[in-house]
Amino acid sequence: MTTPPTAEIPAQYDPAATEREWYERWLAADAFTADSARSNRTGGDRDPFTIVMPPPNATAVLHVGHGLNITVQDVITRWRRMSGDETLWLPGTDHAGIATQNIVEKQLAREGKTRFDLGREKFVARTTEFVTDTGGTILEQLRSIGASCDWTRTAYTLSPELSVAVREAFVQLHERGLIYRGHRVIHWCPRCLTSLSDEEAEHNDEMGSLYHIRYPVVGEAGKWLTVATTRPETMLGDVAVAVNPEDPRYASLIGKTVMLPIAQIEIPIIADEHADPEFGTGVVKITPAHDPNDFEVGKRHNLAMPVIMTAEGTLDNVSGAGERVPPELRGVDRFEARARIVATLKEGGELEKIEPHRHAVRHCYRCGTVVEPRLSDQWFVRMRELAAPALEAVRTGRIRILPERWEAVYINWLEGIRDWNISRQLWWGHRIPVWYCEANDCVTVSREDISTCPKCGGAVHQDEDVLDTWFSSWLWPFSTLGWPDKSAVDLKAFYPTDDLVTAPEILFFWVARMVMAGYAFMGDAPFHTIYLHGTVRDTEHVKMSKSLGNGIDPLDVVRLYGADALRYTVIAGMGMGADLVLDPHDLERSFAPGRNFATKLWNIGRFLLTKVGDEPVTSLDAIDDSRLARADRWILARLNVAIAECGAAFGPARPESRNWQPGELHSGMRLNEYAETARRFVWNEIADWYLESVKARVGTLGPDRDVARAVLVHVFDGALRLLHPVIPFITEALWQRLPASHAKHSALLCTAAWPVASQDRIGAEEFERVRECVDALRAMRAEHAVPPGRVVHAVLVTSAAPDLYQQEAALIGQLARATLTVGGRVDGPATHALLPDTSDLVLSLGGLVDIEQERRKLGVELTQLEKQLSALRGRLASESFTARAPANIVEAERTKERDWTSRVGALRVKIHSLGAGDAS
RNA sequence: GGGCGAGUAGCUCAGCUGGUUAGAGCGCCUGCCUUACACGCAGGAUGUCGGGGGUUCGAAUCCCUCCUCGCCCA
Repeated sequence: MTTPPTAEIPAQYDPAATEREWYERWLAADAFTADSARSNRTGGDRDPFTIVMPPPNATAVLHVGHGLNITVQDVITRWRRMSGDETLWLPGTDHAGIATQNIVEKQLAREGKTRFDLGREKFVARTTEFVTDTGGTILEQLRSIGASCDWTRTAYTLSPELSVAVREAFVQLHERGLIYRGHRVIHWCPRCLTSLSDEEAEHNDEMGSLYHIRYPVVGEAGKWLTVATTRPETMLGDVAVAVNPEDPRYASLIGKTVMLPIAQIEIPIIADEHADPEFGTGVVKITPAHDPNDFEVGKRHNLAMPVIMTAEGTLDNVSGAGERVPPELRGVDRFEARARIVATLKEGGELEKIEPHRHAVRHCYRCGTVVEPRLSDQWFVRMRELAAPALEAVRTGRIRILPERWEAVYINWLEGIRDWNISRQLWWGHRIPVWYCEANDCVTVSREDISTCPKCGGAVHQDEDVLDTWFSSWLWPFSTLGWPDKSAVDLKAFYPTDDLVTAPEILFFWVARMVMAGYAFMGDAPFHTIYLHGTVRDTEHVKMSKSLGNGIDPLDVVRLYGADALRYTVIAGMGMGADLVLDPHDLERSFAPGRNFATKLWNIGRFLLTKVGDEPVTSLDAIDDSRLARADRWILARLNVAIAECGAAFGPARPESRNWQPGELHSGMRLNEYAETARRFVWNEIADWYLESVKARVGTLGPDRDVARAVLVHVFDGALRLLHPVIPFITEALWQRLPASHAKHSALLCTAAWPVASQDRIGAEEFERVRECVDALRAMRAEHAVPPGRVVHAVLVTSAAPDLYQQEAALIGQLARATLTVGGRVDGPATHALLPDTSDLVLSLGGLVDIEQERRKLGVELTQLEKQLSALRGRLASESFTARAPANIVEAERTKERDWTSRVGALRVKIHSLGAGDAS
């Protein structure tokens, strides 16, 4: 590859052109394509590292939440790729049953049609067409933020391959007795016209009312039982009232009957634990078809289960209800019916009171409609048995969850797990592979479509329902790798995967279920690390969403500031598990950290590469240590520190042995710390100090220039490698311009090796003396308002390291705009600073010094130091401290005391030298 | 009602298993267009670490309690 002359580096970084160019070149080089043959599980010599992307909805468009999720995965993926793993980041989309069906139904509604007008087949065809048209959009968008996915393996939950997996999973579970058809009360969305799982029916606390209704006791005139209910509209489905068997208030009434108002039906008073004596009046109405708890009571007492509400949520005598719903209430919406029934009761004197009552109301997670409990037939997965290994996995450290606190939530949920309703009364999705024989009630569960009953040969029809979308996505970590074909090479090479990166909201919906499926179908955990990142919120801390209009379009950010700026900002701004707060009304400020750093990096590169020039550069290895300047030793040591700290922030990529051990369980995945460390190294160490210190050396021809050039290239190469995972585009563009003779061992930075720390050079910390001296001089200049252009003269009185300061005097002077003399004395007005090594820095300032002010300043410093020193001495004098504190702590305190004592002495001498005064 | 978590600089957050004078970014103040960068450079200010109590030689860090705010599950 030819190196473009450094003269051609544009002064202004152009993200759009650079990002497009390099993404295309990465793709052209197949840099993101994993090779299963290289995995050490299939005879290769590399550790595989796999992340399966949480599949966004096929119809989704990128929002900032995806941006965050994708960036996290990409940073980890690029880090592992550079670290030498055979890296697979597998992308894909989810067909999203309810969400997608809703969108197409809305389109139809605009045309004045419903899905029933089209019929199932045409509706599915139309939805398929819609998804085919729009389904690639979000994946396309991911490329513009730099996602290094293996696009050759892109998956889709409704593809033919994954459909086979879904069917296989259903049939296997059925064969193992873990799938059954149940008749019970489930959550029903009257708007989506489908049942929902417990997880899909979200509850929110709402202000409601507790209605106290009198049910007259039959045969005892003037006597009644008062039941308290939040949902009076369901009373027409009541088949009993229950009291607690231990409740003395009602013991004598058990076995008698009450008259159900409005319906005018006699129903029994029964005793059941379900009635809570503490709640309301202690009497509870029993409506088995419209309340899950009442359903259980109904089963225990063998009660009838009349259904008095339609699928659409209107009252009617649907089944077993006789004439319970009077004509005037038939077809009336449930909330309207509530109002009418309450009014009727009031008129009839049967309404005792209405109390305000705060309670949780369940809503459909897709459309927000209040969910209706409804008695129906659904397919369920028996979960307890599946949950056991999933619990064990986290308890034993086979799987870790970060941040740690989510472990408790995960365990809590699995311990109380309930069976999973997987039937959805939709048309869009995997149709349930169950056939019913019309003649003989045979039920056949089959991997293949059938047209006649295998048992009796009769005609069959397939179950009308489809499966919950999550029933396909829980197979994602292995269905995407070829399961159920157990000989699939990808499955062998990449399963189990490594990290799962997602938001906590879908811990139950998806993550926990994937763990269960992993054990159920593959016999092993699907991944060893679950990383749950925060949520993107606006400045009011409201979750960003398109519907609320407070979202940020990541593509806007990319257009304005570049993908690198977007990526760096979200990674640097997000602590472990913490939310990311951005201001949708001020993108410039929100993304300033990334944008500023991206620009700075570009300028550092431009300047550094220009200084280095195009001539061949000697490899650092070929340069004898003795030729290195103090600044060289220092920056090389700082590079080692940066490498070590970045490595520690990323943490181990996988557990040392099969299970995570206590020492490593919660380490790593601190992406913000990684980003901050890399930024500090590049900006505060390379740019602020090393580049400044090296300017003169690279400007002067001679052997030292080559040493400086070698070090410059070496540390910048290391810096670019460290930064590449979070800032892939700029780093690649700059890295490509490093001198051609430099040993890169890779054509692309994105596949170049992650840096390894070298042996620290002797005297690496000596440059700190230079920095301390320069800092002190700059501070003194600022304090005395010395004009920036003016060169000052300074004298350093030192016994600590006279040779060092002598040798570095020119550099110090250059960095602080001063001339520095080591040794000697200063007459006339001067200002002093005491360096950490107690060297006395004296700045001669002529008329600029206010002696009084100088004395005051030093006096304040002395007073503060004396206060701290006396506290320190008190501690050291105390027997309880020296005896009980660990020896190393005591020793450290003693050293500190010596340092501070000499510093106090030096300050006193200085103040004294400034003449008499009251500044002690 | 049960469980979990958070409260540290104006804002967003680091500070894990107790041990220097509590940090970063953004913002703010002062001075600089010092020929890589004003999206920058140099300097600077700002915290009774939510309140109270306790354990300890020593607490932002451990314990108790209260207050405020989130999240999850009934």
